[in-house]
Amino acid sequence: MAKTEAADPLSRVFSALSDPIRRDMVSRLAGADATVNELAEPYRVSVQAVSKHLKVLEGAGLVSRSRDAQRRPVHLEADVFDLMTKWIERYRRQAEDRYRRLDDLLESMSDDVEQTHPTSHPATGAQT
Amino acid sequence: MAKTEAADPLSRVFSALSDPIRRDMVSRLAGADATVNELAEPYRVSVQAVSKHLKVLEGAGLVSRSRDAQRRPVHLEADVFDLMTKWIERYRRQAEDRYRRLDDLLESMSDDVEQTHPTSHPATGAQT
DNA sequence: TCTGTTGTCAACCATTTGGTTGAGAACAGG
DNA sequence: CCTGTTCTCAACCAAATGGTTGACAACAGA
Repeated sequence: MAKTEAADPLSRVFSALSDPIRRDMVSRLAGADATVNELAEPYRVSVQAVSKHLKVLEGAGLVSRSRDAQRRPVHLEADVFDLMTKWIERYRRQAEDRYRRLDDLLESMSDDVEQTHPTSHPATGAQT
Repeated sequence: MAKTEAADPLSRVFSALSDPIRRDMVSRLAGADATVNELAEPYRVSVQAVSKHLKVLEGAGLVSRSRDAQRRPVHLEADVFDLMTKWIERYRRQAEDRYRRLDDLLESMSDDVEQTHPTSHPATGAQT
């Protein structure tokens, strides 16, 4: 289930980067654009397999392809990283805030005995 | 292919977050710890399915579970986010540097005609 | 025009994934 | 001790994933 074509952008990006080969291709493309054959060379898989991987990366918006005769130079689109970074940062910050709040609570409990309702925050909100 | 158990940590984290339900659970756990039933409540899937999702998140190190009688409170482990963030930042920065270098090149080409071997960088290096 | 290079598409296959149901373990509270 | 709640495990299923091979389109160069 979860058809790749229908999946939301964030899912596609995370999914695309969940494969080591694809991650390695991204890391190499960060250095320089490359053709499919160049990309395929280090791996022990067929060019066709690499072509498929590229289709996944392209579907996630991580990569774009131009034309140069029979070549299809592959180019890294760094912008999409922001999607992930924003998602990650949001929840990391949220989690850290929570730890801070917990620290504060523990702190206040040690030098103050005045806590009437210790855990009354509904908090959360949870929109993906 | 690509057995989840054998996969590298980064692959497991990205893979874990490639599912919308799992991402939503993470976002809710950032607000507060929760039991399996509490986590399952908003979704139209069985508790067993959620249990499986949690196993994936746990396998990725994103989540830990303690005991409280028959409850298994789930707790978000924010540290693992750093793994991803570092990976992402590395290649985003690299890509941005490259654009800057390209800008510099284009700049120098417009007011200087002295380029002897335009594309001599072996560059890349590619370690995931 | 013929040949080699580069890349995609299609069909196929094994494994993984995400879901289901059914059974049962572990515990709390009558 | 019985009952209900919480949760996991096992078996099963359909669809997605990642790989293969074979065919072929598109182009460069001889």
